[in-house]
Amino acid sequence: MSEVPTAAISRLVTYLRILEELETREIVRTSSTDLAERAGVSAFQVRKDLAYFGRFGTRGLGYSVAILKRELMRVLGLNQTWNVVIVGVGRLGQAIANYPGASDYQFQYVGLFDVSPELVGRRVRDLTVRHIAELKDFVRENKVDMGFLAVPPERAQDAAQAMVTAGVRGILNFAPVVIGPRPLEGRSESRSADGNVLQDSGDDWRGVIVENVDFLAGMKRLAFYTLNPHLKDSPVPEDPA
Amino acid sequence: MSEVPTAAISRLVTYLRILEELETREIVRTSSTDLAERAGVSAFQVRKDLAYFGRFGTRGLGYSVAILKRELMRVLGLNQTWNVVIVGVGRLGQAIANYPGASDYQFQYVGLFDVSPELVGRRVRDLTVRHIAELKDFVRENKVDMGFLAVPPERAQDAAQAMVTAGVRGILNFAPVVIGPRPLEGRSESRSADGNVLQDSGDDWRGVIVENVDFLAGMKRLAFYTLNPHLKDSPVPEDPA
DNA sequence: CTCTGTGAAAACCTTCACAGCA
DNA sequence: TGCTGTGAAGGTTTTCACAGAG
Repeated sequence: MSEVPTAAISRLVTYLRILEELETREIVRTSSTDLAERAGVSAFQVRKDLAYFGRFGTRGLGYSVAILKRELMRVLGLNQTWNVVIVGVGRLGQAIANYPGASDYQFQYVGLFDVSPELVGRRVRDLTVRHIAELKDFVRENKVDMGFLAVPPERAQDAAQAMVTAGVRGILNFAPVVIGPRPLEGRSESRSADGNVLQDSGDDWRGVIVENVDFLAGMKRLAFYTLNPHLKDSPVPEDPA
Repeated sequence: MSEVPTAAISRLVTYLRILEELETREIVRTSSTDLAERAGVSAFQVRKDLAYFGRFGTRGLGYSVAILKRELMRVLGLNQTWNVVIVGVGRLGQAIANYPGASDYQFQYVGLFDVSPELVGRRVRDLTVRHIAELKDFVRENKVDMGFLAVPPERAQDAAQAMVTAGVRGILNFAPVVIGPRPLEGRSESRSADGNVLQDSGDDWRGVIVENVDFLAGMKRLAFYTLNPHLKDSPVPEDPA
């Protein structure tokens, strides 16, 4: 199903970050070998990853840092504005809201939501925290594109469902649980006989993208690989001559 | 090189989380189909993932929640104590230190480190923040196994190098940069101006495991897939009859 | 001669079908 | 019969070797 490997997208993000660093250092040209070394992958991989999206280099010369950066930003959708809400404004949500770097790419935090009476009404990073009940109207009125989910795990599924119902198209899930269509409790035997009624709310999820950022899972993977280092593919593969 | 797919380890972590939830609900048996549904993968995948590590079920019956949970904890190295330091105690580092769930698995935060005079000496979560200069002695004296890296990106490589030199065996890297052996410099300008030969410390990195938890990268991947939903492999694959 | 772009081969991971045991 | 465990098939990703542009 996937024409472009998922892992390739992660690598593109890394390449872009490297290009930005090169640009701040006023380095104007680079090569697949140079990018590969800095990204910790092979030069083959760099060229293949770029080839999925176009031809950005010059044979014999390499890549223009400015051009490749611009093209990767375009490919990744980072040359447009994204309106973001954060749902869950506890310690983690606040750390996310205040973490520098998001606004570099036109990610704009337009709303913060929580259920806690202690938080609703407070100001965090020049925004007033609203109650989650206001989410639906807010998303529509403010053309919200994506939501960052930073609530405790036991509330994650409901909060995610609220986001989806409100019309959010992408969710960055920080909660250590799998979120998805319907409560995952008992399967729904709903089959539309002919008409298309019984639109189980799960259908709202079609087309919604979920990306997970799970620190507890990362911690556990780290434990495993620390005990079994030979099972980890070496981080810096060999380069060709 | 990897006998066990990397993705399988991530899934084991998910299965374990599901088993814990089943246990709190006093459900004592499960099946590959049930786990698969809750984890958002296929039942084949569940059985294959488990088969990499042993035979934990009973044919015709399924899996005992308690036994499978115990076995997965053992496989993942979560039935032993891990001594952890956090390097970087800004907003993100503090959110990590205070995030619930780490101690459930015998991950013990034994030390917090920073360079900021405003932070060093302060108490965070019953620990006093120390200066990074003390890291090396501390790691040796306290048998530190892993370090969580939550410093700003421009300091990440140096801080990571300090951890490795100190003898940490695993790094959970929250900074949005690639960390690894030596400064990854050496191309554009061979400027290691400040003299000393620094006899490439890169070798210290052998056997050190790095896991990345990169929220900015997740955000960018989300942007990409929101624009290109057809390139995302569907989150809940079909189940067999 | 250099370094990119790419078809083909190899490696890897997932899916499948069914053997095997309760 | 029911569901696990697994060799083999199928599909995807990575690696490779080299054609081709500058």
